[in-house]
Amino acid sequence: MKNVTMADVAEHAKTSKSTVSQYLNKRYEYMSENTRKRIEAAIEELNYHPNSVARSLKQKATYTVGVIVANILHSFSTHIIRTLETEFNKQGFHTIICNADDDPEKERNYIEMLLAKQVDGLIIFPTGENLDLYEQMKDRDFPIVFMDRKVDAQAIDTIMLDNHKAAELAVDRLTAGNYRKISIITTSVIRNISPRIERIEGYRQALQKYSLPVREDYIKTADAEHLQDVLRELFEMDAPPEAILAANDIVLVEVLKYIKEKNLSIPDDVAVIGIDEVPFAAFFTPPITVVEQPKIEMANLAAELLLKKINGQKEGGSPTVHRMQPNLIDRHSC
Amino acid sequence: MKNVTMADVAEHAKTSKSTVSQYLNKRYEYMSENTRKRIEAAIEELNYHPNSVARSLKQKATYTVGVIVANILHSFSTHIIRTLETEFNKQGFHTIICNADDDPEKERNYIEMLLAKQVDGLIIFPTGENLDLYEQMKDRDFPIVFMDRKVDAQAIDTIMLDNHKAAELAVDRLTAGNYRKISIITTSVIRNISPRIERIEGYRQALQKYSLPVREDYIKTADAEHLQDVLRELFEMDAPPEAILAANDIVLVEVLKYIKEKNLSIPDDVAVIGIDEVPFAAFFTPPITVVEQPKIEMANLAAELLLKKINGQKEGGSPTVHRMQPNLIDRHSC
DNA sequence: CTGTTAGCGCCTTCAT
DNA sequence: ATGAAGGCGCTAACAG
Repeated sequence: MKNVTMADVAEHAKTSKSTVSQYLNKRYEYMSENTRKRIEAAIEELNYHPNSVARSLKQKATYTVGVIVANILHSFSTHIIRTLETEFNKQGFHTIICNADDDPEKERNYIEMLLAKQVDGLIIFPTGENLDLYEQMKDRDFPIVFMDRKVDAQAIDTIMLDNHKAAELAVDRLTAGNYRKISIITTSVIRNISPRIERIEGYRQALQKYSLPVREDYIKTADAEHLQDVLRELFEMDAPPEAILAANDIVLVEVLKYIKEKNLSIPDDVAVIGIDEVPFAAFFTPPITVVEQPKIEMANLAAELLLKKINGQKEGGSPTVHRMQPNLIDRHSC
Repeated sequence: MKNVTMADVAEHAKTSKSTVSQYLNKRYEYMSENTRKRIEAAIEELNYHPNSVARSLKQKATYTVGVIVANILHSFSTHIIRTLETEFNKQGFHTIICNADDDPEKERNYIEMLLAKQVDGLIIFPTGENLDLYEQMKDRDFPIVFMDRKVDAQAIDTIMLDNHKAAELAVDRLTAGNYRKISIITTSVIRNISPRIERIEGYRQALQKYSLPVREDYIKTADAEHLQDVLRELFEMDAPPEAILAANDIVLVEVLKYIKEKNLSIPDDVAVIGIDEVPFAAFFTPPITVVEQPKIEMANLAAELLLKKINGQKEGGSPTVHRMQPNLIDRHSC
């Protein structure tokens, strides 16, 4: 039961492979009504389906893009993936999803495997550690877009939130509510992951804007697994914070967990604000105020830029880092 | 700046393509220390990377599997995807993710495109509408595993929750809490999506077990967008339910939204139980009791079965539908 | 151990 | 309008 190939179709339709190929590529001008019909019939009868691997080998295009997310657990990532997949599908591209799990080694593997697979382009939430690879791709003009995180050494198109602004928005809201002892918590910052750094910077600058003291012991970073410890430290201080800025959804969840466990009340015992919208924010008790990222726009822009590169359109001297604006959703947790 | 190929490496190393190929496939027995070194050097120097499209064409294996989820918005789907991707990656397979969006046409397209791309296997959350395609694949012994939903007409390995049991567990818990007017809400059931049907069946049987009346007006189904209307109907009844069984996470979210809006209190005004664990359940006010699916196990089993099929191991007369057991997580919403 | 040869399934000049 | 021939990059006999 071997696979039916173009040759079989040609034979069946009493014509040649080339003509069948023409037919498949809809170049109907190059054939008579009659042969077309015969080919049609043969395809139908044999239940022929073109092999796109063979086609890709010849055409040097796979109509497949790779997406490597740093950590698929962030709801931000899954939303982005969803939108990207939809957009690429619209343009006839398949999407290979890879989860680097914040591990530079995995990222390196994925990049190499995807390149070996001849994907037409790549969207990466970069770990920032594989500079040599990024550089190679850049040098070869391989279509690539960075998402969410920037890599300083690289001049690669990058789509990022305006993280300073996001933190500022949060601090604005908090100070408006008369909270002065404001803590910020992010997930680990050891590898200098840019959005986390930037959010802390934004927080610092915003406090200064209001002439509020910046207390280093209010700035906490830790892995997801150690967030509870960090929270304990924070609340066992002599002057525990009155408000917490959770720098992403994972942190927010841990903060709310802690608060629930300790039976604290929001916002009376401690106010809470998050960066990243979460599905339960609106109907939580109390509803959680949050700074949201324009996820859809970000994903759409990423897809658009990548597709342009794939289609060989050199973008004019467009800016390399596209900063997207955050948006405050005011609810009742602060 | 053309691509460097095996031929270039061979030339550079003063040997032949076949030997280079041997080298790449680590069949070192077939070559001298010396040539090996030369090949190594040539590869390094030319920065050669094998083209896996060409290899796939020859070997008729792409080391890629496709996953078509019915609806990527269910947190169940994203968790499954995550685990599948991890497992497949461990075995050296890439994963193409597709979201059929509950649209049989999209599903058909994806299946056809993925087959054309010569993926080595497919995991599908089937819409249930493309019987001809399912059948073709089955007939060709193409490696395929269904997930979450069964298709009656097809004898294809399927991994499902024991949905009857899941509903029963929920009703057990509710009756134990002395709730007798129990409503069940699911998302739309028009296309006879098996888990939804089965959960309703399980609910019916469980009520009967307790000699509770089955009221048809307590059984509600609707699209996500119309869930709020359905909830309104329910609570405007003369005898509104005392407890709601939310048949999946999307329903649960809508139920909680409604309850918040109407300022009802859980469980005093209305008790709530969900099928599918959600990230916020534990620290919600009150914490939400939930019947959870063994997602990890389900995904692992799916990956394992598919890999076995891909590797040509005929499974013995194993059952076609694998039923996985749900688990009650008792919290305080009922 | 190494090289030669023949494809894998499709696309693409280039004759006819 | 149609077909023959060559090649995409790699693998797998089979000789030598």
